[in-house]
Amino acid sequence: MATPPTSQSKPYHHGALRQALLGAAEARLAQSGPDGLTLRAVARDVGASHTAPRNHFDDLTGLLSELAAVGFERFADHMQAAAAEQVAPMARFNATGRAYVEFAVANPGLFQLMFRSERLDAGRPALRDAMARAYRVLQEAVAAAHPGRGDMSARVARAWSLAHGFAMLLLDGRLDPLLADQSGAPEAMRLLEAILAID
Amino acid sequence: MATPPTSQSKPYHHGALRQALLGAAEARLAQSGPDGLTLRAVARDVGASHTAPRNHFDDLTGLLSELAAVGFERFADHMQAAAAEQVAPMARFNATGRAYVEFAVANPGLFQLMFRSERLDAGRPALRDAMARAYRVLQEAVAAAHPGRGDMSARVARAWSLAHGFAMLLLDGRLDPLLADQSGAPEAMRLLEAILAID
DNA sequence: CTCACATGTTTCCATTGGAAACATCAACGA
DNA sequence: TCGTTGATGTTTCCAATGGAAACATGTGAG
Repeated sequence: MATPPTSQSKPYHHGALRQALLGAAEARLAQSGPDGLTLRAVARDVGASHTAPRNHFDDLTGLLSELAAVGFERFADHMQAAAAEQVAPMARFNATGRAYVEFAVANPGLFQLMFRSERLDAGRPALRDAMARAYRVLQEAVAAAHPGRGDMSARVARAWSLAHGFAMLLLDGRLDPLLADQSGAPEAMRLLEAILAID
Repeated sequence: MATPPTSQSKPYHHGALRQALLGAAEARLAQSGPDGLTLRAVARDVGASHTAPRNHFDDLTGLLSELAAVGFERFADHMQAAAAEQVAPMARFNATGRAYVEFAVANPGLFQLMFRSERLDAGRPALRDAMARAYRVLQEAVAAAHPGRGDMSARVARAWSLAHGFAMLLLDGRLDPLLADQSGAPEAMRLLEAILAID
């Protein structure tokens, strides 16, 4: 009764389950939001049993953390690339802030996951490193724009808070009343420009 | 076999289940975080069956939304009270911002729930009204501090983003590296003061 | 070769949110 | 006074989830 290995029989081992799971997880996150991201659903999408992820990530927390790590790497990349297009320190600073918000708008589910610490394990090396890198990108943008003067911690905290708060409120739809309801990202980025123009 | 109504037999009807449930929900939220807040757990805490909440709130979403509404009312109260202690418009503006963060620090679970829109139903009248009131308090603080000049939407968005981002990053522990790890709220508020002092 | 180990699967369990049917009680009208 | 009606609760059932444990299948190193 043993099934002969026909061409259509799936191999017992997937071969690249880890990557497949991360990919499926991100797809689900993008399509169904942070709550549609289920261990079982992701496993199903890949055609694996729901306990298979355990071998690669320990936990649901583990899977989410690794996914968040990927997110932070891309996040850092995006900000770095945006900054690299500018030469003047202040322009680089603003470009970094814009990139912060752009990333959040382009990857809402992923971004929210990245900042939902209760579902993540910040102890995971991949996540820890990726977060540290993203933070460093931010910090450097601030330091370059305001060399030496004043409380640097406060300047970093301020810039970060502004970008982060704007992104969070935007994703949560809280800024909708402020965005002449033409809806969409262009309006949001215009509001951000107006914010940056103050002072 | 019918249990005679002894003095220790619980009455079939609770009498104030709705309030009891909201109270228990908030207690759980405060103690176990947003994930410990379970429909069944809350019902258990109150000594009711797990379907009892359905009569007062429809859903888990309903319960969370009503709780968030309570949160927004208190949030508005707190900011309003803080502003009322000041006379100068700019002082009122800053006091409102401080109150924003203070509330978040004092009620982390509740605050996070209030801004987790995917678990809330913003269509609920109580929530809708409470959110609108809190928003109005913010808006007035901004308008009073910067009468007439400039893009008012941008000023509101900026002040809100700054306060909200700071609060969120703080609750998520993201600012810990910036807070000389003497830990705790006082340090955080000092960082906020430093932010407000810039420019 | 063969055997240890990584990678997967099956099976089981407790917990959760919700639906449906039923129980209790209080208030109002004939 | 007495029903009956609707609000408030309970019991029972169900599907989905995350996880534990035991087992299956390959693969590569000695």
